[in-house]
Amino acid sequence: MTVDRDQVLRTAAALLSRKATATMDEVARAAGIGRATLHRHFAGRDALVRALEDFGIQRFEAALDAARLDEGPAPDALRRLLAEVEPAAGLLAFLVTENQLFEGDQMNEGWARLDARVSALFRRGQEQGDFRIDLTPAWLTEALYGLIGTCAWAVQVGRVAANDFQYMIVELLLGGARRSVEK
Amino acid sequence: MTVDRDQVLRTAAALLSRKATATMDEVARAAGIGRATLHRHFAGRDALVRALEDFGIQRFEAALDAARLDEGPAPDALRRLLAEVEPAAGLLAFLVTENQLFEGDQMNEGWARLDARVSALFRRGQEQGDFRIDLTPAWLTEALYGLIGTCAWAVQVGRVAANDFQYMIVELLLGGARRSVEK
DNA sequence: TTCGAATGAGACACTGGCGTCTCATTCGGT
DNA sequence: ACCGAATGAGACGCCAGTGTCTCATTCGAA
Repeated sequence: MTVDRDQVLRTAAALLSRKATATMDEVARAAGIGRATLHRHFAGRDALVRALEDFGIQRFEAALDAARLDEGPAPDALRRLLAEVEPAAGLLAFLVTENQLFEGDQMNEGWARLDARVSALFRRGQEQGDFRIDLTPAWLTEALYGLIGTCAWAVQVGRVAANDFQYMIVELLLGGARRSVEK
Repeated sequence: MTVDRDQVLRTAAALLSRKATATMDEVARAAGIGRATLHRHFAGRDALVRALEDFGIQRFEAALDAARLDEGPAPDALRRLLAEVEPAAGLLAFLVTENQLFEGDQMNEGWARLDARVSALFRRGQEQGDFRIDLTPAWLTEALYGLIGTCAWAVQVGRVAANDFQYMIVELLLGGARRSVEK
């Protein structure tokens, strides 16, 4: 009977990340609860968005910790990161689209901290000779977010198999589409 | 004095693709015109969105034609496509986010046609041995859209240099982030 | 079974944004 | 300089969506 808060947040993230104009009623129905119940758990739309941000940042941070980005070769760390991030892909997609709303250099503090950690991974990869230096860490970071969001949506609409989530992103991000002459 | 319709549409696309909840007044101000004038050119919000879709599809189709996707090696065709698409990146980003609103398998007809052309390019590249076959054409197509949208936004906020737009996308999409052992 | 807590459905007033209108002003061709 | 067309600013009613409330129903632990 009691509402599963986490499940509601995940459903809301999945819906709001593709349809930002979704009604509170639509969010509630998508989560399988009534609008009144949704309001009992989240004071209003703003509160829901804030809870979504907090939850997403918390889950993303946990994924970053679990992936141990500082250990081993950067490409391997990136693979671990994607494995850890997959369950929170919907939340991450919401965070990315939500962060685009901030004006100018203003930015969610928590997000900025996590962003720096991902960027540092790509920088480390460059310094250790594993990643190309002509693609900036900032771009690789943004590209990672973009690909995660894109793939999460592609899986939702059945355009990509759910089991291929990690593989498609990692392989494209690391190796690109071009076929190697050898191997 | 007369309003530049194309410029208004481009500005609106750039704004609405990151902030779907933007007010008609915000759209008008962003375009440097009054709300009344905006309503004189586009009957309402729905009409504006429809005009945006038509304009975006038209520009994207023109880019596809100009890129001659059927000629030469697929990787080169992809480079030409990105060069042609760059001026319409904002419109394309709007189209992609807008198309995510359609429920189920329903889809904008015009968009579906263009989508098929891009997908065919990746398939041709696979058949001719230029692209990897373990990344599906559908995923490569979605990834291309995602990277274009991501990069367009990254340029807007100053995270990527405007001049690097084509290079960053093409290089990441074709070659990936990993540094080749040789070369 | 019993009882308190949680939920769903609906009603209600309120508000932000939309669509339409008017009017004064400005632009640009002649 | 002139005049028609286009624009900007503002006012107005309207409505979908919000936030709050009530009440009947259902869940789940004791």
